[in-house]
Formats: sequence, C-alpha cells, structure tokens
Amino acid sequence: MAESMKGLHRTHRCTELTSENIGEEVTVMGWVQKSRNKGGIIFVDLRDRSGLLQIIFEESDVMAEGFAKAEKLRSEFVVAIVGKVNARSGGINENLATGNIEVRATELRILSESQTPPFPIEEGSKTKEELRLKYRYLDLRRPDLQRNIMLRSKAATVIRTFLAEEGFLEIETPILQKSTPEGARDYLVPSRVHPGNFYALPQSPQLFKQLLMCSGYDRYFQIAKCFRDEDLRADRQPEFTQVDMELSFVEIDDVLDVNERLLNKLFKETIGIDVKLPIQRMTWQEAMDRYGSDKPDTRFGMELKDVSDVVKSCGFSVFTDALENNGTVRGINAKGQGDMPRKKIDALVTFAKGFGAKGLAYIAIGEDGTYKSSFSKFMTEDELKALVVAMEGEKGDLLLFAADKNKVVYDVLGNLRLELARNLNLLDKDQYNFLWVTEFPLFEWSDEQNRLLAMHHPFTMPMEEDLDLLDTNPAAVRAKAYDIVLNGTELGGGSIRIFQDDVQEKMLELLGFTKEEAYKQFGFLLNAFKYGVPPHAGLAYGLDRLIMLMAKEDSIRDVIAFPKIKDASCLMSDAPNSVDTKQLEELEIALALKDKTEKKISE
RNA sequence: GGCCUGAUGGCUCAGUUGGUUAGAGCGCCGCCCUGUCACGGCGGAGGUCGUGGGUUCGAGUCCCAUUCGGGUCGCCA
Repeated sequence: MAESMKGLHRTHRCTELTSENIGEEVTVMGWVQKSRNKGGIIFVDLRDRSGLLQIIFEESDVMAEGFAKAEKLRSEFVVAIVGKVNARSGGINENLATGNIEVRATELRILSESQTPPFPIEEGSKTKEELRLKYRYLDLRRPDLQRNIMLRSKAATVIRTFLAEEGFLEIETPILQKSTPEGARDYLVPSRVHPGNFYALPQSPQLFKQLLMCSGYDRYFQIAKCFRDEDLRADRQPEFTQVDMELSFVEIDDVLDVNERLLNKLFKETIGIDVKLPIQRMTWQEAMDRYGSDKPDTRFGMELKDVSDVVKSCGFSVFTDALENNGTVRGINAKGQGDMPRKKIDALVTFAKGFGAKGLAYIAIGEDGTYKSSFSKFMTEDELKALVVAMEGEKGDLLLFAADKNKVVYDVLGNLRLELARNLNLLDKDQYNFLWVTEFPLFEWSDEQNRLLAMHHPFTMPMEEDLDLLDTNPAAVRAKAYDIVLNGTELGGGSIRIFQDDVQEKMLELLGFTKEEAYKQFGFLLNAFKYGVPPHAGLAYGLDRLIMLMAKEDSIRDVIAFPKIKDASCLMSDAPNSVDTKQLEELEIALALKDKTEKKISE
C-alpha cells in the first residue's frame, strides 16, 4: 500500500549530503536501487537523479514496524526516509560520492511500490535499445541517460544566459507554417477550417527570423524545434532542436566572433573544456581538397593528395580514363599500414564502392621497400616510384587511390579516411577540434532535377567577388556561408543573407522559380525587403548533435528524452497511429492507401 | 527503395558437422544471516529458440518468406 508523504519535506538530494551533514536529521526521497538484507540489519541504496546514498535500517532505530516495512523493499520502490546522517562505521565505499556516510533511518514510508522492471536500471546498460525505448520512462532513470539530459539542460541554460548578455532576444516563431517546396520533405498538418489546405511544421525558423530582422529586433535567438520528414540516422531525428540565431548589421566576422565566444563559454561551463580561440578557418575548397569532406575531422591527418599530374601519362587506363573524363586521381597514405592483410584491403574496396567508387587502387610498401600493388603491371617502375614519392610514401605505408569525377573521388577518399581512422582507433573522443568551413558554393547541380539547387538555402548571399558569375557561371559562385564543424560532425551552419529584393529575385530565378512562383512562395519576405531591411546574418546549431558530442555518445537518441526509431515511430507511445474516421471526415480527408499500409491500419 | 546486421527464460549471452530432458551468469521467488555495498549460504520457479512455411526419420541449427530492431547508401535546401 502506498503511503502518504504528508508532513515530510525532502531536505536533500542523495549526493547533496556530505560528511559536513553528520549528526543532522534529514529527509531523503527516491528510488530503491538495491536492498541488502543481512538479517538483523538492512542496507538500502537510495537513488535520485543526483546519485546514490546508503540507508541503514536497524530495529533499534526504526522500531519493529519500520523494520518490517524495510524488509519488503524491492528495487524501484519509491520511498521517503527520515534519519540521521552518520559517518560509516563499516568500511567506506570508494565508488560512491557519498561512500563515507550513511543515513540511519528512523522513519520509512513506502510512497510507491514497483513491479520488477523489465531490465536492470543501471549505468552502462547492455539491454537492447528496442526494449529500453519501449520503457523509455525506466530507461531515463539510468544514471548515464540522466547525466545526458541534465547536461542538455545545463547547456541550454548557458546558451540562454550568454545570448541574453550579448543582447539577443528570445522570440518564438510559428510551428504551423506554410509549406515550401525547397529542401527537405515537410511534415504536413491538415487545416480543418480550410479543407484541402495544409500547414507545414517548420524545417527551421528561417524566414521568420529574417523578418524579425526587418522588424528591428536586431539580435534574435530561439531554441527551436524543427521537423524534417526524411529517413533517420544515428545522428538524425525527424524532430530535432536547433539553437537558432539571427543578427542585424553584421558581417561574417561578427557572427563567427560571437559564436566562438559562445562555444568557448559553453564548453568551459558544461564539460570543462577549453576551446582555443580563434577557431581555425578553412575554405570549402581547401576542406574538400585536403579531406574530401565539407566537414573534415581534423583530429588526424591522412590528407588527400592530388596525383593527377603524376599519373596523367602512365599506362594505367583506370587513371588516365578518369582524367580524360574531367576527373581526378587522388590518394591517401595510411601510414604504417603496408602490411594490411589482403582481406582487410578488400573490405576497404567494398567500403569505397559503397560511395560510388568503381574500385580502389593501392600500393603497399613493404618494410624492405618493395611494392605490392593492384596495378603495378600497368605501370613502369619509374612511374610507380614517382607516385609513391608524390604520396610521401615510406617503407611500411599503404597508399590508396581513387580515380573518378571529382565529386566521387572526394566522397570515396573522404569516407575511406574516416573508415581507416575508426579501424585504427585514431579518433579520440576527449579531443574537441573545431573548424569553421567558409566560402561554400552557392549552388549545387542536381542531376535528378536537372537544375541548380541552393546548397545552403535560397536566401544566402553570394560573395561580392563572384556576383558577376551569377549570369555567366553560377555553379562557380561562392556564398557567404559558413559551417561550424566539430570532430567531423556538422554542428551548425549559417550565412549572410540576401537583403536586397532584386538579388533575392535573381537568386530565385536561378533556382528555377518564375517571378510569379517566387512571390507565391516567398512573397511576404520579398515584399518585406521593399520596406527597409538591415543587412543581416545568422547561424543555427543542431543542439542534439552538440550535446551528443559533449556527452561522448554515438547517437543523438542518447541525448533526447523521447526519441523516435528508424521508421520515425515511437516505440513507447506507438505514434503515429491511425485516427478515427470522424476526425478524417471533419478534415474532409479521404485515404487512398496502398495495400501494405491498409493492412497495417486495419489491425 | 537498396545493401549489411541482429532476434534463444525477465536481462545479457552460449549452443560444436542437424541428433535424447536447450545451458550459464545476473535478475526473480522462498528460507537463513547485525556491517553489507558485484553481500553471502541453502532451495526453487521460469524458455513452443521472433512468426509462418519447407527440407529431413529428426531443425535453435539448413532453405524460403515475413515481422520487429540497429547500421548505412539514396534522401536530409
């Protein structure tokens, strides 16, 4: 039977008690982690979100009735205990923050009983995530998850405080928005009042924050929920949180500066890490050339080298054909991996093929200086040697080459580099390497849609130097856009915005919008730009990823209280679900389901 | 949508080339124990091996399909 806590007030969390409290009467409340019944004496580890505290029950202190109750305690019972803090007369427990004290109970109330939980509530759980997510409310009791969630709260507080001190205003923007065709797939919300019409959940507060700049709020931020109806990954959820900001009357350096100071303060105050300022900057082109990625992990080297010139007249047609087709040949040097077994190299080849490579050429340099190579028979000894020299290959190294269109080569080697680093354990989670990547291309070409797409978004300002290219060679135009990268993860990104309606119209035109379509989609923004708009810029962080890296987790599910699984459903609540026919009728929505889904619905 | 991978008591796993009553640790239940903290001792319960077919004298094990998870490519302005 559950008892009332009437008349009791919790005085401390478990680990708020220290040896300084010895002799005090305290009231603690929490969950039974573990009960150890020695017969005439019972030890209970009490748990709350602060940690563990040992409670000791003896009949001389709690009376026969209290002792009888204590004997009934099982894991996850919720209890209130009044007692006196004592120094431990037994040995101290070095593993516990409160290991040198214990509370000698004088009163016990069982506030709530518990069934045996379906999996152990403990740190470092080995239980399948599937089960933990089904019982997420129990999973969230585990210390490691509680630490993550508390870290997240702390981080949000530091961010709010910092930005407020810097003159940013926290302003909310609508969740029910207008759907736009650019970018990710929208989550749609049907309108009852306007049958056949839909709101979209925001992919980001982009347009609204720009309008806030038009309205003179000059520095805005928001910790904003965003939604994208795309497939999930370990670091991607359909709903996620952005730390979103926008500033007026600024240039790139202003934005980067305030954000560097934000990151510095954030990492210092949450996890005690010193972020060295200024943060390194690298252009997009340099990042691609050196790391094959626009979000390079700079914790290790193994940089790409362009060897196109070295091999342009060699006898290996894989290389020369690629060069003739406007491609390049580039390589990476896996130092000291020359003795990698054939089987592992084959696995790397398979890995590379997953990123579009037709194959992967390699030279393994033996400790005796001899070459083992997949293409030695197509090259002269001198040609091979020149290639090894170009790659700075030494005895015992493994050189890996990709030859293809630039995009493929970057992608293959960039990912191969990461794969090797993972295999060779080169990634130190205690090291935090920040990097600004700047001067992104304004556009990228879509083969699928046969048109230019905005690489960042359609409101990104081109670099002044490249404005002339908008008419002649738009694909070469660079943008005033920047990403903040941490250990190979894109933490956030932003740009200087277009604030002239004519440039914005031009941009939309290049993206394939007619003027009419542009106004239909973004008219409220384009019109706003006609009434005096300050130069402005912004940046948004993926808060989940940020916390994931700070907590050294591999999945953002570990820093989100109630995450969704791969198919975007919730294992705990079973969302999404089918709805009542009446609800659909109200919305004037009829379903045209394909067989597979229909079956699922009728269940 | 493609590829890879997993599913065996409550949890985590083992299960040899197909061969009797499918094992272990932890947990759980009962009894005992006044200094435990990975408590200890004794005893006990608990599994149609994700599901459905097939091959076979015989399937946890082989084959096919399917469900439910995870990773990844596509996708993610």
